[in-house]
Amino acid sequence: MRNNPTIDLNFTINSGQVFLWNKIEDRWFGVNGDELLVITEPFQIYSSSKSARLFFRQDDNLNKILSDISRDSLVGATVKQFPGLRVIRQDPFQCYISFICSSNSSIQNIKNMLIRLCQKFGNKVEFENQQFSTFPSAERLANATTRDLLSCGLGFRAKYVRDAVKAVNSGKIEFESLRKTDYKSALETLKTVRGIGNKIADCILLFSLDKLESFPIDRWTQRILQKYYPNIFDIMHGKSLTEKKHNSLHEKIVEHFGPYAGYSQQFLFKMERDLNKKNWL
DNA sequence: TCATCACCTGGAGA
DNA sequence: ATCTCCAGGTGAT
Repeated sequence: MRNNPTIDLNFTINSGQVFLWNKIEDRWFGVNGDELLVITEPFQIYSSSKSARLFFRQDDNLNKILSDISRDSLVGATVKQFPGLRVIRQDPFQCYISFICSSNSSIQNIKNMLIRLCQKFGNKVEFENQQFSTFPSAERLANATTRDLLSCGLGFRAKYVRDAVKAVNSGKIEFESLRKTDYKSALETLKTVRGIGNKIADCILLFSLDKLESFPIDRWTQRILQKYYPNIFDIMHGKSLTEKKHNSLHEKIVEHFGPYAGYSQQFLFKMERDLNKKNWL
């Protein structure tokens, strides 16, 4: 914990990065891959496994990042509005499957799908006599049939998840090598998996693979860019965001928000969702 | 190359 | 109650 240890769980968990978290009484319980995380106030983190990476990116130089992204005045205001909001570094496989499941769905539905996947295929861990199910590994999900996945409520995403699991088990997708490679090629590699387009790839890269220049562009961020930055990001000539437009838009985004654009996105996204009184978990 | 459209499912609002 | 609409997108025409 290098600087600014303040982490606001309520802001961070309720900012659309994770789906398998619950507040029970005064503690937060969350699933991260095969580990169960329990967080108490004042901030203390318990992990059921020893190998926990720094889940809240405590190794980031937060002062530097926040000061850098605050060059944009709106982002600067949101940094003050949501002190302690963090970008999370979550388990890559869980992140990958979670966001594939997020396609054209709602937070509540996504959460339901993932809970069922955990219950059906995950390991059981016990904490204070309570049972929790962790997120299944790729090896474990290799045995899942399309029928199994449909029974978890995945719908048309079932075939995407099957392909995605195969891609990992065959070595076509290797998270640790993606983590080491540059943003652009990692993005292209992820997009070779059916069911992963720009938005989902960016979420995986930002929330699990340390690509802080990722800036997931969905209906919300599009709305934000149009609403608050109409003359900087003149994206919408036509209706749909084509590949070409997406590329040039992302370039402009990094040019404007800087190398930590992903953090900017997280603050702006949180702001706009709250403004529209959208529910989280 | 670009714009439309269907897609599983379930929760919310009419 | 029953229905319609739509949700943090993507792939196929």
